[in-house]
Amino acid sequence: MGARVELIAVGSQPHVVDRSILAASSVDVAPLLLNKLLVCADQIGRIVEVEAYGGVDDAASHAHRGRTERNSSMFARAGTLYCYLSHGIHTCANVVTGGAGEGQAVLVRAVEPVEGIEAMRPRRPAARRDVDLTNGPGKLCAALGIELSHDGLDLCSPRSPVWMADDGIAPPRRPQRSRRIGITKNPEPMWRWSIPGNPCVSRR
DNA sequence: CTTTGGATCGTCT
DNA sequence: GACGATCCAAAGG
Repeated sequence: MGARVELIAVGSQPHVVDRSILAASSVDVAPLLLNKLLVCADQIGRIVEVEAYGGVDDAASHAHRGRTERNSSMFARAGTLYCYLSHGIHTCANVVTGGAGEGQAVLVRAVEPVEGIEAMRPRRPAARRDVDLTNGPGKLCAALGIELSHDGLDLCSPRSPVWMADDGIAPPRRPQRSRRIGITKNPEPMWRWSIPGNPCVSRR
């Protein structure tokens, strides 16, 4: 076993994340998703960076202008996967939170490879180092194999092609907190959380 | 190391 | 017709 693999923390037997913890507001849920596992087929990543997006009141949110065909899964029940195409190129993945119809979601901005890293490398040919495989919202979807067609899946079902697991590793007691990255509207709220010192957090 | 601009296309104005 | 919840290669210091 290589040294790289030994650096990856391993928790207890993973179980699916319960939908009830996702039913609160995205700002409350987001930091709780740190250290949860995002599972796509045989690829698994540990969530190390997230951003909260509010409903219609948050000008930075896709839900700000109400429900459309693109963002309709944002308005589904908590635990739904919302995927969208960014800049015509990259797929990004969100966890829907709050109550159905509210349009709240948490954007997964970075994960740390836990399983299937060999399959991730050819999916991310531009990544020169392993830390570059999944250190961005578009990068992690490419590495894990999350695609636009996965939009609307239930993350709270272990039989879903994409789901979310908990292996007993708690969120950090003191997550790093900052403003959200890459937005121009409503940039002030400190709605980005990451695991302090984790090498897979996206870079500024 | 940092900065800059191009890619690329669905969505909404 | 404009604009991204991004990424990357190239150029410059």
